[in-house]
Amino acid sequence: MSSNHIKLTVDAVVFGYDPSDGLSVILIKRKISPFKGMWAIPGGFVLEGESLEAAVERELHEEAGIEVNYLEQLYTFGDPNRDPRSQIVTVAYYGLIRRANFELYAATDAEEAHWFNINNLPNLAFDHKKIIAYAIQRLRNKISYEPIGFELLNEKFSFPELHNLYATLYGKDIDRRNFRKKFLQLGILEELDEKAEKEGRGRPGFLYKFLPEKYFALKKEGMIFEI
Amino acid sequence: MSSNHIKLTVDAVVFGYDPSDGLSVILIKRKISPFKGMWAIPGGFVLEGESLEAAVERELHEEAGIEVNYLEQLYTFGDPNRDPRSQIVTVAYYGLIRRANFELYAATDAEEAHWFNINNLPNLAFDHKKIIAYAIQRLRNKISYEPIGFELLNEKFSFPELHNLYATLYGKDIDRRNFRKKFLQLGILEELDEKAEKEGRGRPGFLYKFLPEKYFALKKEGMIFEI
DNA sequence: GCAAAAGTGTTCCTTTTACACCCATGC
DNA sequence: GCATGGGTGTAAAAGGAACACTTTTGC
Repeated sequence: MSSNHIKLTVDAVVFGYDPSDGLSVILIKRKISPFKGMWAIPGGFVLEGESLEAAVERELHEEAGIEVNYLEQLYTFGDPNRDPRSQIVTVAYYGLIRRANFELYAATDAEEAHWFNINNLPNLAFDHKKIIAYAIQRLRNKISYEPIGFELLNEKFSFPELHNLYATLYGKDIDRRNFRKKFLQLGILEELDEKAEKEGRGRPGFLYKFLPEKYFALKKEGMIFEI
Repeated sequence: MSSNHIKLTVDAVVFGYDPSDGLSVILIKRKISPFKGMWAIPGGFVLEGESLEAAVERELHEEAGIEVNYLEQLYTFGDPNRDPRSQIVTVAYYGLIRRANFELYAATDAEEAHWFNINNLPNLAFDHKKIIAYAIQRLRNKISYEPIGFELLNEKFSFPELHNLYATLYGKDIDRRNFRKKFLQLGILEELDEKAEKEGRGRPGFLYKFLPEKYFALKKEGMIFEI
C-alpha cells in the first residue's frame, strides 16, 4: 500500500479561435496502439522530476509544435477503466492559443496535428470526448469572470471580434451596444489609433488592446470582471 | 517513457460547520515519517483498480471514521518537491459533512483526528496549508452559485443559521432581511411547522428544509442560483 | 445613393441595497 | 416592561435590457 503501479499522464485541450471558423481544438492522430489511427488530444506520460505543467508544455511542443499562452488545470480523470492497457490517471489541462501565431506541424515523424471545430469532432480515443466537453464548459464559465478571452484573439482586436467570440462561446446573441458599453466601462482596454482592415462592406472598427496591468490593479481595488 | 515511478495519492479537506465555532476542517496527527507528529489532512495512496473518489472515501473512513455527504475534486498538486520521499502527485478533494452526525474516532490504533477552526490551524505537513487555502477559496465561490451550504447544516435549519453560514464564509455582513427574501424567492426551501429551540433570548425562528428535487427541476428550467 | 456594419445615447424595467417597523420570546 | 433577535414591507439607487439614431465604408 505504500506503493502502487498506477501511471500518470497529462493531456491538454488546446483551444483556438477564428472569427470565420469559430472555436476549435487541436487533435493528434494516434500512430500507436491503443486506439491507433484515431484522433486524440495531445498528451503523454509525466517524466520523473517534471512538474505537471512542464509535462503538458513539453508534450504540446513535441506533438504539435506549439506554445500556449494560457494554461490551466482542468480536472483529473481517474476511472480505473479509462485506459484499456492498465490504470492510467490523467491530469487534464486546457490551454488557449492565438491560432495565427502557429502553424501546426508534426514534430515526431509519425504524427499529424489538426484543428477541429468543436461542433464537428471526429471519434476520439479514450475518454477524450468527455474531457473536451468538460473543457468547453469550463472555458465558457471562465471567460465570464476572468479576462482570458484575449488569449484567443490577436493582440490587436476590434470590438466586433471580441463580441463575436463571446457570442460564440455563450451560444447566444448579445446586444452589440450593451456589450461594448459594459466592456469599455471596465477600463481595461486601450483604444488604438488604427482601424481594422476592412473585410467586405461596412464601417471598419477601431482596434483595441487588453491592458493586463490595468486589470490587475483594478482587481486589487475590488473591481469585478463580469461579462 | 512508457512507464514512470511517480506515485499517486488522494487527500481530502473535510469541512464542518458549527454556528458557535464557525468553519472547521478535520486534521489527522501523523504517526509515521515524514512529518511524524505533525498535523495533516486525511489521505493516502490510491489502490489498484480503485477510483479516485473511492480512495478518498476509504481513507476518510479509515482515518477519521466519517462519511462525507458532498465530495468534489479540488485540484491536483504535482510539484516534484512537495514530498521529501519521492515524487508523489496528489489529487485533492474537498468534502462537506454535518458535524453533529459524526463523532471523530481513531480507526487505526495510532491515529488521532480532530476538528480545527480554519482561523486557527496548526503547522501542517507537506503542502497541506496550501491545499486547505485552495479548498476554502473554492468553497466560498461554490456556495455562491450551487446550493451546497445545506450539506454543512442539519437537515432542519433556521434562517439565522443559514444566514450565519454565508456571512461566515463570505467574511462579511449580509443584510439579514435581504438575504431571507432572496433565498425564499428561489423557491427551494420548505418552511416547516416547527420552530428552532430557543437558545438565549429573542424570538425563535422557523425551521426550513432544502428541497433538492425542486432545485433540480427549477435549474432545468433555467433558474439561476446565486446568493 | 444605398446597403452594411460600427459607434453613441436614451429610456424603461428589474434587481439590489438600505432601512423603518412589527412580532415573539426570556427575564 | 425591556432587551434581544426574528419576520414583513417599502422606497431609493444602481444596473441591465431594449432600441432609435448617427457615422463610415464599399459598390
